[in-house]
Amino acid sequence: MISIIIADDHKMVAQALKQVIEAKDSAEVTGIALTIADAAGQLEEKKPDLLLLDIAMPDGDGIEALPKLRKASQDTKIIILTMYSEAEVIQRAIKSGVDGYLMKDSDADEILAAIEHVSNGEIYISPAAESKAAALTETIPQLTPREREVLKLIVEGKSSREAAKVLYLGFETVRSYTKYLRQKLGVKNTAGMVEKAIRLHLV
Amino acid sequence: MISIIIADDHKMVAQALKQVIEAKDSAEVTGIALTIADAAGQLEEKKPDLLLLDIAMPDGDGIEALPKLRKASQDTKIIILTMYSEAEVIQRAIKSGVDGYLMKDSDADEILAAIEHVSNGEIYISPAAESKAAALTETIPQLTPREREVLKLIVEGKSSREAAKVLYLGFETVRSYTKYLRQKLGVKNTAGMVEKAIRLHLV
DNA sequence: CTCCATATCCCCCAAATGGGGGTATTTTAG
DNA sequence: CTAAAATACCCCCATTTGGGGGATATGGAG
Repeated sequence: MISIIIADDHKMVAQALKQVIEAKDSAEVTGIALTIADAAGQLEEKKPDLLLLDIAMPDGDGIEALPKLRKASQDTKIIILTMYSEAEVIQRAIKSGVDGYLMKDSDADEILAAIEHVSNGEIYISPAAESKAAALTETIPQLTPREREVLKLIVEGKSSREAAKVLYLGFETVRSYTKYLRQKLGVKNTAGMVEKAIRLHLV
Repeated sequence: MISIIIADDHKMVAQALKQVIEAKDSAEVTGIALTIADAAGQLEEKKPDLLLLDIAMPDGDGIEALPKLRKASQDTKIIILTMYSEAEVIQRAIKSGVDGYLMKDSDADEILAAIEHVSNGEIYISPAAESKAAALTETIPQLTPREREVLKLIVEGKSSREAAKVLYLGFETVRSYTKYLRQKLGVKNTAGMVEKAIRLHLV
């Protein structure tokens, strides 16, 4: 019997998923976590075989939280279960070393297959996700930490001058970063930058 | 027996939902539609008692498609089932005259309750959704069609001049619209405008 | 040790944006 | 019918952004 924790802030989805999984009697859902923090806590306590993790959680990004979750329970396999189909997001997940990647628009049976595979120590990437990630190899805008900080403030509607103040940087410095950001993201103005940043979940 | 069609592009969610609904034996899911167009077709063909509709669909916005869906099957009750909790989105749905509004982060039992209520001709708005919509009454940025068109192009990274060309408008005219947009959205620059537009799904 | 990425700052100048005023039609709603 | 929206356009001027150059220092990889 495989023990599973589901981390998804959409209670309805999580509960429905639980039914789907338990319908097949080979696995049991021992907990539903609505936040990253909650998931980490439950991992530590229950040490399940598997964690089904959504990326968009109210208290942060699922992929970024991976190291923390790994530490909470070393032997728990982690499958990302999300609706994001952007190649960049998928690549980020795979690079972070998840054991599986599923999309919510794939078939329900696939989750059962993925659970099987991953439990056996294999990596299971949804075929749909895999093709997308392979198609756009090397197209991930690699941002430095500083660039990400600047980007975040710009997305929040700050001007270069305001962002500089917040980060204790020179005005011209911030302008340098936004310049690089535009180049890396392949856009020509702030609007495109904000749009892309949000769409690729870089912030 | 209540017949239901589920329109949700996340197959996994739709199938899981089906199990949840059919577990209680008082309703049956007669179809799953992955697109708006598909949903319209199935409505016309099957004339179900109820439609569970997600807002974000690959071929368009669920709320905007409401008139079309209504026409496809007059007597079918429509419940919006989505993850959006922004007051603006909820108000838009309620104003468009849906029979119910549920959020995916509400409890799975709620869907069964909502189905009951709506089948009896009542309107069912998720308590969580209702409080949000009530709290921010009159805070819905009411945009004109033209403003929405301009906003869309700006979000796509177009400059005022480019947007003007696309819409066959004068440069200064577009600038007027962006000016009004900033005021209506309560932001001071393009970045904030894009962020808010995306977050509130105004585009 | 040298190269390279990162981080920090600077200048110039053209283009775009932001905020404040306007005016004139046309369409819509009371 | 009339008032209010919506549409479309204009001017001015300050600020910001965008694109092109730099410079310097640091810290790690080869």
